[in-house]
Order: sequence, then C-alpha cells, then structure tokens
Amino acid sequence: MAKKEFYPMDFDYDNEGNILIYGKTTSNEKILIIDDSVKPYFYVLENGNKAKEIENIRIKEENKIYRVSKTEIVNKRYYDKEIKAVKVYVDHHRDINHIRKKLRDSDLAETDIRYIKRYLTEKRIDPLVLSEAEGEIIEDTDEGISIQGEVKQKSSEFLKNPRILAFDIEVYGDFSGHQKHKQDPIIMISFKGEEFNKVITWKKINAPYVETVKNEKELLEKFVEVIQKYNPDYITGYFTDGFDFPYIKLRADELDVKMDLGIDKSLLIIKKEKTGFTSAKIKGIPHLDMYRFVSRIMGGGLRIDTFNLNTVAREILGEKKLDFDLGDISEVWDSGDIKELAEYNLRDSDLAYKLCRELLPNLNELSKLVGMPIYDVCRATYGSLVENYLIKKAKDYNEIIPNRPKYDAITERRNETYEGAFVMEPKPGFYDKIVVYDFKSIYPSIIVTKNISPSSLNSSKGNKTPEVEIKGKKRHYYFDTKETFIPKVVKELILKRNDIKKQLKEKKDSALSGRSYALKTVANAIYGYLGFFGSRYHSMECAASITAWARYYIQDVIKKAQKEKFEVIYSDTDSIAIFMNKKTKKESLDFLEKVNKNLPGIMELELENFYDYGLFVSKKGEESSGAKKKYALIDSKGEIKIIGFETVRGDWSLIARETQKKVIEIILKENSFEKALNYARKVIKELNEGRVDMKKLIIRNQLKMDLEKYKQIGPHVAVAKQMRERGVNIREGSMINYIVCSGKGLIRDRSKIPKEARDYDKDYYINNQVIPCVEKIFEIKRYTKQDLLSKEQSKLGDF
DNA sequence: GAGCATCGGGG
DNA sequence: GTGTACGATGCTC
Repeated sequence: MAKKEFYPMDFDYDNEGNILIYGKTTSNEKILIIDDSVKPYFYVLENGNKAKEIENIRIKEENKIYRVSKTEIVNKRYYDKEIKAVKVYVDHHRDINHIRKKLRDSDLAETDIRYIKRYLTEKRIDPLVLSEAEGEIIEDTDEGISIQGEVKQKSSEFLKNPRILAFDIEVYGDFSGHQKHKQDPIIMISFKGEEFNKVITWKKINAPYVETVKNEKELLEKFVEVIQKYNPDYITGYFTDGFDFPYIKLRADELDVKMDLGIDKSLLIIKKEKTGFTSAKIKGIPHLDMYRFVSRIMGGGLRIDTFNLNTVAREILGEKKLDFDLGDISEVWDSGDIKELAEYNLRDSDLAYKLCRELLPNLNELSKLVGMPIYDVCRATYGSLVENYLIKKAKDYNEIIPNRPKYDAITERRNETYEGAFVMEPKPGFYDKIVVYDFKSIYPSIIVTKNISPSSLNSSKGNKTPEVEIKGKKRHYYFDTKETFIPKVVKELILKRNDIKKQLKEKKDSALSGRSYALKTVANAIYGYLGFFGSRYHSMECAASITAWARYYIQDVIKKAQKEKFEVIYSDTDSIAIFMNKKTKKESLDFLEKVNKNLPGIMELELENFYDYGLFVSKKGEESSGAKKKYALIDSKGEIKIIGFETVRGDWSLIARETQKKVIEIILKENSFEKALNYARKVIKELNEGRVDMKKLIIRNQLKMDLEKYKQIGPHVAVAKQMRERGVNIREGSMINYIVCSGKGLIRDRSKIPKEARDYDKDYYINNQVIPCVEKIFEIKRYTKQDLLSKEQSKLGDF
C-alpha cells in the first residue's frame, strides 16, 4: 500500500466504470489514480413497497443484459419534504439510462447526474485541491505513477505556481471566401510559458526566440514536442476551442502527424457540438480557452460589447495586441520578411498566458466551490455552475435533486414571461451633488429574507408577496417562513462572502478575491436559475416574486427619500441616484441608516458613492422623458462613469464618438456647457473646413449575409460590392470600412473604400454623426441644433 | 412585430 | 449518450 498527496486536475472514467483522476503530486510527479470505490446509483421516489420489484429489473438489449445490482430504502428529503425513497445501484453508470426505461419518469430522480459529479460529491472531493490517494502502485516510471485505490481530500490548498503554457497559430491565406482548411498551411506557432518565449516557423528569420523547421509537417511535430517537453499543468490560448486546436487537428490529419498530446499519449480530441461549436480536450492536461470563460462567465461584469482578444486584454490586463494587418499575412509570408509577424504571433500567446494567470484564481475557486472540473468550469454557463453547486450541497442537506426537465416542459417554459426589474425614467438634466445607494446583492438577499424557493411556495400561508405579474396576470403569492434548501444555500454563500470581504479589507490577495468572485457569481446566478427554463428547480412564481420584492423595496426607498425632501433622479433594479440639493453628506448617510433600520432580514442598502456632477439625457425624439440606462457621473476624485452612451460603440465614426466623450468630459470636469458647446462647434467647424483626419471618418459595419442576398442596399453593402470589383474577396462576416464622400444623390452611391476616398461629405458627418451624438446632451441647457451649427463663438468660449 | 437565421471568437 | 450552448441581433415577411 502506498500513500500519495496530489492535486486532482482532470477527470475521466473508463469502460469498466473506474474513475480516473489525473493529477500532480506534491513532489511534482504526474499521477493517475484509478478508483472504483463509488458505485453509480439513482433514486426512485417511492416509499419502498416496490424495492424488490425494482431490484429484479432486467433489460436485454442487443445481447447485453442490464440489471440493478442493489436497492436500499432510504430516508431522504425531496423539495424539503421528508420522504422514503429507493436508492437503486447499478453496475455501470451507463446502465442507468437503460434501467430507467422500465420506470415512470415522474418517479425518477438523479438519473442524470454525470458520473464524475457523482464521484466528486460522494467522496466530498473538490477538484484541484490537495488530496491523498491510498492504494496499490500499479505503475511507477519516469513518466509518472499510477495508483489503484481511494482518494480523500486533505485540505483546501491549490497547486502553487502551476505551469501554464499558452499558444497561438498563424495560418496562410486571405481569410475571405469560404474556409479552405485543406489547403491553407499553418505557417507559425508561438508559445508562452514562465520565462519561456518561443516561435516556430518554417521560414528563416533572425530572432532569439525563433526556431526554424523545414516545413509545416515538422512544425506540427515540433508543436507536440514542445508541449511534451514543457510539461504544462494547463494549456491555454484564445479561441483555441473554436479555431487553433480544430485547425491543428485538421492539418495534422492531412499531413499524417499524430497529435498525441494526452498524458497517456492519447490523441487531441475535438468535440463538435450540435450548434457547430467545438471544444478541444487533451487527456490529463486541462485546456483552458480563455475566450470561452471570459465571454460566458466573466463577460457580464466587464463593460465591453465584443470579446475579441484585443478588447478583452485591454479591459482585463491593460495591454493590447500588436498592430498588424492580417489581411496582408500571405504577402508578408511570401516576401520572407516575417519578423513582425513573429512578434505579433508571440504577443497573442503572451496575452493569452497573462489572461490565464490573471483569471486562474477565479477558475480555481469556482471549480472548488461548485465541484466541477476546471475544464468544465471554463466552458460553463451560469446554469451549470448553479446546478453543480446545488448537487454538491444536496449531499449536506440530505436532499434528492430533481431531474432536469424534459424537452416538452422546456418548450412550454420558454414562453412564460414575468415582470422584471423597476427602472425609473430619469428627469433629463445636469445635476450636482448626487448620492447613489444600492442594495447589496438584492436578489440573493430577497431569496434568503423572504425564504423564496419552490418548496416553500404555499397557496395560502406564510409571507405574502407584493403583487406579482406572470404572463400578464396579477396576484399575490405566499412563502412559508420555515427555512428551505435553496435559501439556506444562498445564505451560506452570502455569509461566507461577507467573511472573505472582511479578510480582503485587511490584505489584498488574489486567491481571496477569486473566492469572493466565485461566491458572488454563484449567489447571483441562483435567482436566474429559478427562472431558467432548463432548471431543475424552475419556478416562475419564485423568480417573479423575487423581482416583485425588489421593485417593492427600491420603490419604498424612493418614497422615503421623497418624503424627506431628497430629489430622486434615477433608479434601476437595485440602485437609486439622488440629487442632494441642500442636503449634506451627513444627512444622506443618516437617511441610509434610517432605511437600513427598517429593512428586514439580511437586506441592506449601501452607499455606492457620492458624485459631484451627473448628466441625464432625454430619449431620442422626445424632449421631456428621460432615456433609461444612459447617463454619466463624475466623483470627487475626477473618475468618470459613462453608461449607455454611443462613446463606446464601434458602429459610429471615431469623430462622433470622440466628440461625445470630450463633450461629456468638459461638462463633468469643468462644469461648463458653454465650453463643451464651443468644443463641439470647433469640431463642426473643422469638419466644415475639411480639416478632419480621414481616419476619424471611417464607419465600420459588418456584412451580415452573402452580398447577393441583400435587397436593401445600405452604404456598407454598396462599398462591399466595390471592394469585390477590385478583387478583394468579400464574404458574409467581412468588416466593411467606408467613408461617405461629397456629391449628390444617395449616401450609398457616395460611400467609398477609405483608401479611395478623396474628400468627405461635411453635411453627413455633421448632421448624421456628430450632432446626433451630442444634441441630447446640449438639449439639457436648451441649446439646439442651430446653436451647434452657429458660427458665433459663445461668450465665455475660449477656443 | 413575430419568426427565423446567424453569429460569436480566430486567421 | 455521460449531457450538451445561448443570448443577441438582424433580416424577411
């Protein structure tokens, strides 16, 4: 018998029903544990009378016999009710799907828990954290050690300084027209690890980190060699699930190169999902495609509307890709001068590497918290995070987890609607002295405080909700006050996070902030899970009651504020912005305290910030009503918060976006509409005089379908046609850049490829780009379009 | 405005 | 098959 401490990194199971755990020992060896100690099972919701009958189930299918190995009558809880159930064991996990056919669907539970999840839950093992294997050593070589035995969790500590290896490929071709993977070769691959920079290519260049090989085939062979030699704990990249790995696989198959990257020398696996998306898996080495994690899970918290590497790296790391036009990649390659390309290639790996290092604490903590392998967490949806967490917690509470809904139920649920959050229409204006409050974790707090869950929903007793609207019908619901599974779980998450936040106040720590992030993410996702059509605990009544309570409490604060003569400017979901007028900071803090004294349970209103100035504009086309979710604020440190303005959107010309941003800045920082007006006039004047840099006039639009299919010819479609005439390969998805030039007739007839544009249509850029971006702001002080167009300088102007 | 289709990331 | 994306956006009718 041997004992080994190790970190479990990746999980799998074999045909015999053994769980396979790939990990790394505390002495940095690779380890494989083969564990057959967890027997698969499911539940039949039945009081035990039929246990014997169930035990005798035999199913013969295609020469195979599936049988129940054992049944037990157990005391469990189901939707918080004490019940007796039959626990049905089978020999192999896959047998469950055969056995269940003999039983009524409505009597089944936990037939759809994945085997790895069952194993982790039964053993109370969290992925990635220090564990101990005990058993027989069945292999011990330089490559690593294999143990057949059992696993126990030892602590909550993660592998320190994991070896991360990032990579990125470059492909020859013009990227227009349809994909031609069979012909376009991979010309370059870069790697980034710890103190490890490498570019492999098959053309000679002089750079310290470049290795030149003979051809593409050798490049791919080298790719495998580098990975094997570096021996990473994680492989990472950006969109490597969707592009790099699938493309490598394709070329490797074509050139007869074995992608035996797995720890057991197994081949790279490319899984195709029904929707066309792919995932790349390597046995034993978790592959983390940072794009998938960022776009699905992290994305919500970022203020970006596209998840390309450049934008994401800028937002998370404050770093950018190198400026290199990939449209020229084939010319550059053919010219032989590929140094710049190599640098570009290496930078992309570098960014992916840094993103992985930066976000690994979040991935680690989520993986540990919800009990899901890190590979899956990286590709998870909020729904699966919550589901995995609830399955894990169900063990502690002796709860049986209901099965997932069937297709018909999902279809029906998809059509249900309920009333969401309260958003107040702001009174357009420029305000000074603003205080913003927000409810701390409003939805989780309501779930806990009002004990909202499917099992506490009662038709006549308990806490009565405010009026709830589902599918247009209004009524009240009641929730029992006796604490149930879901509110308990949410409360635990909130309390744990409060504790972590206290610790974080004392010292900054990336592992702790990862933990706080994980707790917050799962807690916040539970409300959505109750309303989600694919949920095991779907309840429109619950989801709608939660939003109804949130509307009630936020409106209650608004009323109380108004009663105390505070002027409420704006409110959205959980936050409320107040114009303090003659009130002092102290008075607004006193008000906050008073509100909190009257809030029930764990509900809490917090001070978000004091702001010196704020800008709220009116809706398009209307002057009197304010635009929701569109405002700008500045705090005493001069930090500006711009929400919802076009400033950040890519489909406006730079001149329009820049002008808007600058106008907002001048107003907030210098508190002067006059100055801002003069700035806008200056821009308009420059436009009029033809002095604006053509680069700032480029408008970008994407072709959303094949060029031939368009019936409505917009400017970008017209320009796309011109580009095609010039021999540029245009296809759906192509980004079309254009400039609207001067002349008569339709806009589309005057739109040109930027390189060919000699002048621009002044009126168009003034009236259709710049003015629409700023006129709503100036409307606040009753300045009109005419004021913007007037050539006269404003009295106080200093331009 | 419903209903349907496609996109996203990458090169 | 161990279970499978999904939410947003834009086009057509």
